[in-house]
Amino acid sequence: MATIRDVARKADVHPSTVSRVFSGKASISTATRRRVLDAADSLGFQPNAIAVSLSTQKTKTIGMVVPHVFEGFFDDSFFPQLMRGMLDAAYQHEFRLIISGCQGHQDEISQIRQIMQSSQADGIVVMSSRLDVDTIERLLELDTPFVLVGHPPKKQFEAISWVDADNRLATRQAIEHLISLGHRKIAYVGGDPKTFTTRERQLAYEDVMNAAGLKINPKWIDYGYFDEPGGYTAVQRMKGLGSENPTAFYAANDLMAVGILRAASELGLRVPEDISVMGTNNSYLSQHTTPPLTTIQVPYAEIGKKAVDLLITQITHQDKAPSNYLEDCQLVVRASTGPVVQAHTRAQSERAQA
Amino acid sequence: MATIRDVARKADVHPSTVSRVFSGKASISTATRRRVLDAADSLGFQPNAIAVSLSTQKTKTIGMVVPHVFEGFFDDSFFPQLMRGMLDAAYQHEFRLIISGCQGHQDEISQIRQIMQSSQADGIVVMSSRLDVDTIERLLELDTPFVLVGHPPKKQFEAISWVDADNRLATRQAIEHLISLGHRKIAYVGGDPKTFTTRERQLAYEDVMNAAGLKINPKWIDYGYFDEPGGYTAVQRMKGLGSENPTAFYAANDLMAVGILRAASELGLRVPEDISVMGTNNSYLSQHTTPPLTTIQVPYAEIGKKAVDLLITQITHQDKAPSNYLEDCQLVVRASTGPVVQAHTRAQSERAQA
DNA sequence: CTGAAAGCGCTTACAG
DNA sequence: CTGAAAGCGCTTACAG
Repeated sequence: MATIRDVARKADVHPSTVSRVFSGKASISTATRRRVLDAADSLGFQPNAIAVSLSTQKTKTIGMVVPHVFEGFFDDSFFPQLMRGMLDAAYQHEFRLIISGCQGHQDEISQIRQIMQSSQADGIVVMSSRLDVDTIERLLELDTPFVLVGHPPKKQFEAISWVDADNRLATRQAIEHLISLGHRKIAYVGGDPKTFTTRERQLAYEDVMNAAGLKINPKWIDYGYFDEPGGYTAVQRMKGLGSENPTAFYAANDLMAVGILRAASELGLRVPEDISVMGTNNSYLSQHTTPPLTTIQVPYAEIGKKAVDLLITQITHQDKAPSNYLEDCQLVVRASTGPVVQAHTRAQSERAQA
Repeated sequence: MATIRDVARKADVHPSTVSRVFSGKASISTATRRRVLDAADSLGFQPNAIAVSLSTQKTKTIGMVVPHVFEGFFDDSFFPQLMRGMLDAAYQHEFRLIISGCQGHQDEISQIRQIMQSSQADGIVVMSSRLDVDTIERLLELDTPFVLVGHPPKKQFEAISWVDADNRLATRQAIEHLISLGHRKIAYVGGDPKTFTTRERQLAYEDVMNAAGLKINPKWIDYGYFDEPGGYTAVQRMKGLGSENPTAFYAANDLMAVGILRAASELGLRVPEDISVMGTNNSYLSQHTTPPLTTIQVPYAEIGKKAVDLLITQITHQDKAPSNYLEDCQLVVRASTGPVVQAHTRAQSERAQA
């Protein structure tokens, strides 16, 4: 590989001149520039990014740590869509992404430390599902730029940068949609109850129910940990409430909604005639279930893009104040939700069918 | 950030001794090692990876270029599963992945060049969908280690390393499954006819049909370019063949199979009673279509893992001969395929239903 | 506009 | 086992 010195020799200038031509931020006579560029061209010269990084203390690289041991992580649309947005933003700023695997939460922090302290990236996008107080404090200790994908757990951390979906608004839209269809007994199936997202959505659910003057049976609240069996089990646990049986289920992601559909089908409940089911994410999958899922479109690609944009401005203008973004979500109505059928009407129609 | 010099001062040794302690490949007295390690610990020292790379000419990083502008690329399970396998292998060897976006095929080559010539990676995994002669030649010109995900187009390139699914075997399994169910008129819906994969699968399709003594109507062969509308359109184009209408469709990915299901439903054809439909990939989606898709499991995670394993041994032992791997695929039988129904039987059953 | 020199933070052959 | 020095390929303040 040709170096700056080879080019200098060929163009008959000092190496520092070659450097100036390539760094772009110095005035060089047109004639010299031409000579240097020609020499570089004929040698196939390209500045060694590693040497530039060592010298400038900048890598033009964003770090990220991915829990490669969780297979389910790669089934959901979250990861690929986030990557798409991150790659898009990085590309526009001529940055690249450096990615490490990790075996779990402890290791995640340790990989982040390794990447940052060994100066392999100028900053890091953290998408841990466990953005707890402890995690944030360790990140702050590193004293390096980072942006969170998700919500920090406490008010006092509002001074750090993060990008999240507007979960409250999303859940609000979902529950209001169900209420507008006449549902009164609505179940909430969250993810991991320890995550901020799950708690926040639950609060929104309770708010909307209260605002509509609807009582919540505590049995209508359950957690499915974001996977298909979790949704399935939640329905199992809620059956047998008699007249308190929910007529609609809202799930915090599409996989759990798919589990709910399966459980409903096993119980002989028709969707949406007997119960309505909603998911969240508008994953590709949700278009192709039976029936297709009403869901909430969560703009993960935009979130990834904004996180990287934010991080890069933070890196390039160190004075930049941290900012927070809540991305709007959108209701996507498909066939899995419908008007509530009154108990006696339902009984009648069943008789008619028989 | 503490440097090797800070540690040396604190431990009262020469910087080169600190370096030796951390590089691990030199004999150091236990006492000295302790002193150095303690000093490093108290300073929070971690070797600067960039400086190490510049000095050793090794980055412990694998490059990869992703076409971030193709949205559909992120809907399929190919990318996330490949990433999972690559991260897994890289993690085990203590390597990281450096990823750049690209806007299309031309740009892909140019990004690969940039990463390699600027010494940001020790080697690269190339997963271009267009592994044509020209592309391969340009890669060879770079004179840097690479491994292909997919098949090189010509025999003369067998001397380079690649990992691919055994597409011939996969298609063979699919078509034989359909034949074993009694189908005789089987349609083949490939991806992009310019890709090697598509041509190879088509050959396998023709082989199996010939071996079974079945004639192929040229109208049964079409290309859906790997997306849902492509599958849908293929069915549209094949209708109206009268007694030559296919009774089974094999599609080269699940998305196209979903398009076929939609077209079938619109034409009032029941699956699998009237026609059988098969996909490829065993994507998460394929479990949840109506009916669930019979498909071929393609081990993308294993392919990604093997590609990185191969690349890393190539990087670490330069003498290593290039190798090729064909990964086995597996038939996954679900409800979208069934025994062929004879025309007169079908007519009878229709009459019976009316 | 251009050159000469010091420095970024490591590694490693050479001595001892 | 340890030190002193040169080098990896750049950048950039300092002169002129």
